[in-house]
Amino acid sequence: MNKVRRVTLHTIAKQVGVSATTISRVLSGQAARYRISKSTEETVLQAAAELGYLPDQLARGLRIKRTHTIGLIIPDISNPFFSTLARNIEIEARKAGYSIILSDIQEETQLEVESTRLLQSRKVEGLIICPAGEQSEHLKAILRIELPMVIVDRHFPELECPYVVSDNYKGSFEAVSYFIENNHRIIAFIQGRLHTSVNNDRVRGYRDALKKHNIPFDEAFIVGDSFGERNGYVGAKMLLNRASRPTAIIAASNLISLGAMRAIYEEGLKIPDEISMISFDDQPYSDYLATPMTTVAQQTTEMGQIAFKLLMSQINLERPRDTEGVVLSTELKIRKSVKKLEPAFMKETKEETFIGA
Amino acid sequence: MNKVRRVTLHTIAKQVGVSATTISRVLSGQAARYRISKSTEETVLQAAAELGYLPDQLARGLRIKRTHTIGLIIPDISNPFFSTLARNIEIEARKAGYSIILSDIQEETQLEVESTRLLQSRKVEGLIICPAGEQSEHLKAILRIELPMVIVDRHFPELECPYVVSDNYKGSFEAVSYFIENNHRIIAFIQGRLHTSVNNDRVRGYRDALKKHNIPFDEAFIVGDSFGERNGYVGAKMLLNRASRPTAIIAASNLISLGAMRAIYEEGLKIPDEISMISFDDQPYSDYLATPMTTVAQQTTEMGQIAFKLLMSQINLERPRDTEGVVLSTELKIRKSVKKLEPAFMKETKEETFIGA
DNA sequence: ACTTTAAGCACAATCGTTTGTGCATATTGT
DNA sequence: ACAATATGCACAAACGATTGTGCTTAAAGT
Repeated sequence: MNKVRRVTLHTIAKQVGVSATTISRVLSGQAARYRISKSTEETVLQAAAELGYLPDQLARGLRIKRTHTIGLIIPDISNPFFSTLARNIEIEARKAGYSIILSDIQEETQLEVESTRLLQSRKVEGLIICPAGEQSEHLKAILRIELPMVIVDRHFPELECPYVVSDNYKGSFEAVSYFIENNHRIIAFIQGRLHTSVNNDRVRGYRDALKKHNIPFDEAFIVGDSFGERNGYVGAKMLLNRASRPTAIIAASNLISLGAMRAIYEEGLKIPDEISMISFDDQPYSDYLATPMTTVAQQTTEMGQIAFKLLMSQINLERPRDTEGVVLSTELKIRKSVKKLEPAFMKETKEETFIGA
Repeated sequence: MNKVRRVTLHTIAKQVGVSATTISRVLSGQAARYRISKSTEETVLQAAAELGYLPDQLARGLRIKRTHTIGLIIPDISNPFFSTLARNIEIEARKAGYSIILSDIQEETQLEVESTRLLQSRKVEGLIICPAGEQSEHLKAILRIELPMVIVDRHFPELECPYVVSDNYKGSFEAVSYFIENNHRIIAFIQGRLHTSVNNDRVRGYRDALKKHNIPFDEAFIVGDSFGERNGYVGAKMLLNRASRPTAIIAASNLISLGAMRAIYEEGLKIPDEISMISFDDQPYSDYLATPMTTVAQQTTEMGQIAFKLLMSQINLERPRDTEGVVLSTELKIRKSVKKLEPAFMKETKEETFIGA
């Protein structure tokens, strides 16, 4: 315990010989407004500096009903996507004089629910949430008490709340189209957590791209159920051991593609010679992988900045909740992980010989 | 602003028809101790649940002088090393009922100093700090006010404060020795931020490994001054364009090696054929790089857990500050980025021909 | 029947800041 | 010289929870 000698307004007051009120007013720059004399002001400032006074933000927050604190709820801070997001939110927050209480909910909605309550209890002025699951009851509860909130990365149509997401549909559509342009016809999708908007949109983009090019859709080529590495491994393993092996795989996250790569190499396959790949989430290392990975890059920096700004506008302007969301474009970063195949009829014969073997 | 209808102890008190005191005692499980009747207790519990009461942690903290909050100061949360560290600290903290205020100081000591003050102001019960720079005055100030603190990743000998670090000396020594065992003689080191214990220890390990094998030390083969990617790029560029090009490079961080790889590929070189490499900080993707990277792995998970536990022991036991630190062993994860060269005399001739070219 | 003990709860102070108001004293105006 | 205004600051309440103590009524003891 650090009860050495807490310096409060009264400590200074006693030393200077005025009341705590005066100290408070001087330190908050209200000296002039309350006609504190120049000389008193200087003495107070001096004393405060000498004593190393730091205002008690608990007491302050209790009194003025503002904490300059927001809550940040993240499924997994060790995931580079979320950590760069967090970083940019932090930087914006600092500029605005806000602190962040971080809550890593370990991809569990249960912890998410608990966290929202805890953060309310801690009197955050707002919440930035990257929801882990598909539930949104607890989020509705937050809307009800009119606590400012911004949803990031995912989106709930039933929720009247500002959000920032990537254009996952388009990103996915473009990626799959790129496969098709390179004459791929059997394209598998290792998806992430089901029933999330992120996943829905990406799957929809995938299906629509196939449909647009008249490629029959086969449910069997969508596998997986989480954004984690393990799911990528398992999903790829399954796909690679199918009778009709896909020529291309699109992975719904950076972690999934890492797992998929593990499976692919384990099976003795090469990217892109024997299997092509595209991964969501561009990473610094994407360029340096065994095969530089073609990725669907999201604007993580902007996502963080916008999220914070959307939150601030709710907090400051007391503006009626701006229910429309921001959707950020993605960029297909073409590298070397997609092979240009021979036109279709060639593939068919290859396929035949493989099955016949 | 969410002033919908704040539920306080008094709200419940009024509804139930007892005093706020009673509510407080019931909710904190002290009913029996203060002889609150069973029936009152139940009514209170019921009402609290109905109203969705959440205690105001500001008021609570102000009164009881505990916030169940700690401050976490990190140079760059988007760096995977720090983010996995943060994650494990968060998980431990949650178990213990603590929240974390995150402070990303963007590798700037100035922000670190400000953050320590701000966090004090917010009445955190302790601080876990990964210091950005070599200064430690502000940390001494924290020791002086007896605020519990743990230093992670780096270490200041002059600071009587518990710390958790990796055995950077040994990690570096082993890595360089491994180079030497593979007959490398011209080994360069791209170092990180100067005057930090991390860097000092790693450089020392490098020098001692050379010395042990009677390899002359040449100052010119230590380059760099930061743990960032750019420094890795610049450092590698310089090294690769030297008359006597090193056959091996050890990079002091994951970011440095990423930058170095960029430079190496840009120069049209291959790892490990033309240049061998070892990087500090093992990463999930280390296995999947163009050449799987041999790394010096740190025990990040344990580091986080231990850091939090060291902090808790200070907070709870009021134990006299346990000044000794914990040093965690590193592991050399051997992959494919180091080439076994011909014994020394061969290399010399190669070197000659290169220079003569 | 009268004192003693227990049961069941409320009062009021406190944590450190902030803020509306009010009270002296000093200065100015006439 | 006296009223009016300005100057410089202090008082006290409030934010919401906690806690030592004390008060009232009921039960128990003799």
